[in-house]
Amino acid sequence: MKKESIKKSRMTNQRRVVYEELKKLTSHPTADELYRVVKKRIPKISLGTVYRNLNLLVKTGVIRRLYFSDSIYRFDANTKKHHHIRCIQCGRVDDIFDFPEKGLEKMASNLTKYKVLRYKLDFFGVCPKCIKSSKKAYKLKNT
Amino acid sequence: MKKESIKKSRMTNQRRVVYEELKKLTSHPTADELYRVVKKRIPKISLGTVYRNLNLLVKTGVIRRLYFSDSIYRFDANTKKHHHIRCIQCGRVDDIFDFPEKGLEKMASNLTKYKVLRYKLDFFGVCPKCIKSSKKAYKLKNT
DNA sequence: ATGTTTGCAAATCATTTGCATAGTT
DNA sequence: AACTATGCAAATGATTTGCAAACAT
Repeated sequence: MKKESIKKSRMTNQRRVVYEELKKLTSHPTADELYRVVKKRIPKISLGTVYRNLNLLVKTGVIRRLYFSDSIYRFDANTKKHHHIRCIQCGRVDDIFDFPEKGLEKMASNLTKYKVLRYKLDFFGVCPKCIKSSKKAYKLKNT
Repeated sequence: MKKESIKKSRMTNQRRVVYEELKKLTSHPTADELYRVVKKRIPKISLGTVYRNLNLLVKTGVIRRLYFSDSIYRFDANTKKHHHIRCIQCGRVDDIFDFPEKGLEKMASNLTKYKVLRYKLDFFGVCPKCIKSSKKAYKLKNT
């Protein structure tokens, strides 16, 4: 594999707006959802550009990329350590902040020969809205 | 959405072999990896059939479907409660059994308005082999 | 006999990429 | 000027699906 030359990224309007709009959203949008929002400010932006900028922002650690069982990436501009909970009925994703750290990595270290670096903890349940309406519109396939 | 009629599934040779071979593997194979193995016993089986059977086995709870950041599904015939750890260098996935239960669901319940049903806990690190060889062949894109 | 499953190939869907042009530094 | 980023469309890769034939019950 060839070593890549160092690239210095430039601040374009598209990049700025992609990031700004993602920061405004707490809904953990997919690339396409964000694309629709950004399009309102930059009508001729392309979906490819949104993807490229999201990937660059992920690579530089400015945003996070999430994934759940439907294998569609979601993005989160909040880089503060937190977990997520997903509604198994409507698919929405919410944040869980201040989850008490319980030394999970250390526990895992005791159970494997891996060098444990990090973990991902996602919860699944039913959101308040779906508890009330017991709607089944978006029924997820599985975990 | 129309209510589906009840289907009674039949035990075909393809279905049996897909399940048997998955049970033999502890490597959490992808559909395609399992397909290659099953093909040795049933040379003319199609990849579509492997997918259909895996999905049916998941739906009936006989096997589990795993997913990590590369958005390729992996399958696990072990339905005993356990977690996973993935090597960020070579991509292999290992099991973590007997992880001490710490009432994670209860903790999450205190922090959201969701009805919390379950969680998914994955670890990431470097496997013993990669620690030694410090190989970078399969470098994963990110978490 | 009836309805499910298969193999095949085409379709789908999210994401990536090649290329010529536009934009940033 | 020297490169990076964009828009567009085509390519990719995993997974799903339509259909007629094969198979299980």
